[in-house]
Amino acid sequence: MEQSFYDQVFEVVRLIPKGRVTSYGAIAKSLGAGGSARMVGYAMSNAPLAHPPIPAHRVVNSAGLLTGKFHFKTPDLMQELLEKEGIVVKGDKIQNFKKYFWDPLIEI
DNA sequence: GGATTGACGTGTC
DNA sequence: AGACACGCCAATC
Repeated sequence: MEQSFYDQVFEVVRLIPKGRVTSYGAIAKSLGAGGSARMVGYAMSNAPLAHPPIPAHRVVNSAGLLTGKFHFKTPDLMQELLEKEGIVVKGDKIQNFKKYFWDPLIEI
């Protein structure tokens, strides 16, 4: 089976603890992809196609902005899920992003 | 197999 | 502070 970056990305995203978030770049780095942060986001396009559900709402860009919220079923869903996990989101942006940040490089 | 595409990142104007 | 530009790199057309 060709485990493309997509599968690797999915795997990492699924490892994100509840109430935590991470950035595309961090995931890419943990995969050894380095600057291919775009690939991570690109992979997430296939997230809804993945068999196990992927908590894509826990993945945001380096600024803590919910850039991919429009790719969800509904744009508000992402923020709702995050707030439900205790994360404060204001203006499509995560507050105390640094505090909620989960680094796969460290945790894995 | 070249061109296009992206849920990004960092830097510059 | 906000807008714009370029770079990265793999998958898809």
